[in-house]
Amino acid sequence: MADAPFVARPATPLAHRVPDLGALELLLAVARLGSLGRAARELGITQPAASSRIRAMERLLGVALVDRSPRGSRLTDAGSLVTDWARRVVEAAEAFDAGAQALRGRRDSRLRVAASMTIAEYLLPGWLIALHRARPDTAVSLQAGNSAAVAGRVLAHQADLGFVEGSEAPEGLDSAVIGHDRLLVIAAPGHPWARRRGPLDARELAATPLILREPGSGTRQVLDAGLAPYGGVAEPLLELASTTALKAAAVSGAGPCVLSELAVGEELAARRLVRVAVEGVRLRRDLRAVWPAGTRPAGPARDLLSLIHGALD
Amino acid sequence: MADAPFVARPATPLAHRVPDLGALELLLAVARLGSLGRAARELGITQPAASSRIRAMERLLGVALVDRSPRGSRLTDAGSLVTDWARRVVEAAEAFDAGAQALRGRRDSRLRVAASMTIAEYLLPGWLIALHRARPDTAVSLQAGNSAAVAGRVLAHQADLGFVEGSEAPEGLDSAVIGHDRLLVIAAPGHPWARRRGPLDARELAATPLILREPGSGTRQVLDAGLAPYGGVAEPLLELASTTALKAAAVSGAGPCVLSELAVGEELAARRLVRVAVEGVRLRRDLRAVWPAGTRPAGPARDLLSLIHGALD
DNA sequence: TGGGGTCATAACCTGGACTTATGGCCGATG
DNA sequence: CATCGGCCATAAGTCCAGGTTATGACCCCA
Repeated sequence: MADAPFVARPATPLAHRVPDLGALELLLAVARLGSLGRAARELGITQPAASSRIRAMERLLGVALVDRSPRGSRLTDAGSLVTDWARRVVEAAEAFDAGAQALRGRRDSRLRVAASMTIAEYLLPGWLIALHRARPDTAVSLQAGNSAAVAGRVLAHQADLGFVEGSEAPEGLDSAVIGHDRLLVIAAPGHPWARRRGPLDARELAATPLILREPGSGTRQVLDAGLAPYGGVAEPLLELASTTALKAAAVSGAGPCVLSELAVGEELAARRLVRVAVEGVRLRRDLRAVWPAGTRPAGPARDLLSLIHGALD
Repeated sequence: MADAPFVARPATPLAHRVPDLGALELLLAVARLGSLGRAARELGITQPAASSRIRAMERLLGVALVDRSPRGSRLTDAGSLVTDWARRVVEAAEAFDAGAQALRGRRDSRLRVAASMTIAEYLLPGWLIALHRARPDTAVSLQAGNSAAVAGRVLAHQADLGFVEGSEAPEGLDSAVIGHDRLLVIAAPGHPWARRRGPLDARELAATPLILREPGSGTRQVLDAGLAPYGGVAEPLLELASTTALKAAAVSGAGPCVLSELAVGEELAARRLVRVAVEGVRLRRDLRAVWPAGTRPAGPARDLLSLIHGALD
């Protein structure tokens, strides 16, 4: 007890308590197809392999997942709950895969994309999954960097399409707004601001010490600009280097923070963090697709844009 | 080509293209601790094992992830992008684990929870992760069912705490509102409703064929009640059995649908689906914690409630 | 010039996941 | 009613990924 670690960590790592991706994928296939054998065939393995894998998963979880019968297998109640959780893991893995595939950056890729970190991190994987479904043979490569780097790559024709955050298109590039990124004021559910009736006043926000990214970061710049009329942001409560650290600090109740809605969608849905409404300040920037001025995205670039934008007018 | 499957599936399953959970966990540990050896120690493996695993992952992804130096390892640019994607996979796996642990339902569990399907599926895993961090030795068991089943279990003292959706507490139970579940009108980004300027009128919503759950489902009941003043819901465009099927149909552009905000948080954040504002109709139900009337949650039940509610007044 | 930290390489071991081959069960069909 | 064709389970054998120990190279610092 004297030398217990500061944060208690489970003795066995996560990987030993959670079935591997193959097993989860198999479970989803069984749920969808209603038979171990068909699921096995879809994944390119044999029926006994599938049977044994599902059985191993049931042993690991200590719960029966599927009801076997001589004419197929259906999920048990517990099984369908587990399957829904499994689906979220698999979807995250698909996003990982889509991003990683692009990151591999083979020279012969037919579509080279350059994107800002935030877009590359949160948005691009989903787009690439959709693109892959629509055009399975389109290979994409990805280069991530700040806005200037993205603009440079597109101008130098090292990328066919770029994605940046910003209110205006960089010099020499045409652009289309494909969405918006709002900065949200975020607090832990226990924080007084989480219980407010009305929206927060911009003046009050400016006067309150917040948990923020370091100066020079994109979100910090937008916040500084937005609050300039009210005297600028107060001395920060904490300055942290990563979005993740920011969220962790906010969840643990260190104080309110400000960050992109893209980064906290999940936490808001799970109610680990709550949004605080603010009025009188504009904390919004456009998300833009950019390409060399005078040209018009064609081929795979156009495919990707139309997927993102619904239809590019 | 003649016998190509209807939907093109990748030749190799996802599990062969994505590192397994152990490797992702290891990568996160390296990112956090700044050294392969320390990360290895934290996961209870040896340093050569960690070295080889990271190397294998780099080979698989075709990208250098960490910069090795004689005094530690830092992530490369690509590495930090990959790490962020990995973090989302690991978080989904943690939620899976939290849910699965509870589902195992050991008899000696100190806290027995009964929850509606929607809450069990989307909210409970996150709560259990938080509870586990705060009280590592609290064992939880979970039983999922509809509102009546949950109420029955709590009344019969087969569960210490229940969670249901509904505007009022079931007979014989005391309750606290712990949140709200809005039904959202959802459309694919390409749908005309996604481009509307103003909010949709309730009359218009009632008159439009939608993709819906089958009659009798919780969300369907709320929708029926909300739209009753406007003549009730129109004949559905499609009736599907699962939330997942609903989302898939909406994403593929079959039409607008209505479902719980809990179920579409991720799709909204990724902009695969967009929310359509509606006015003049109340599509909101309370999320309630329930316990036997006259008693007061104590011990682990109280811990869980205060985590959820910030503080239980 | 050791001593502590880093990481890499080599040789070996083991368990889990795959394979093929087989058998039992059920329902539909002639 | 017999048979066929789907389903699943079991058994025996192969193979490799990931683990181990042992060792060496590198760098920094006292």
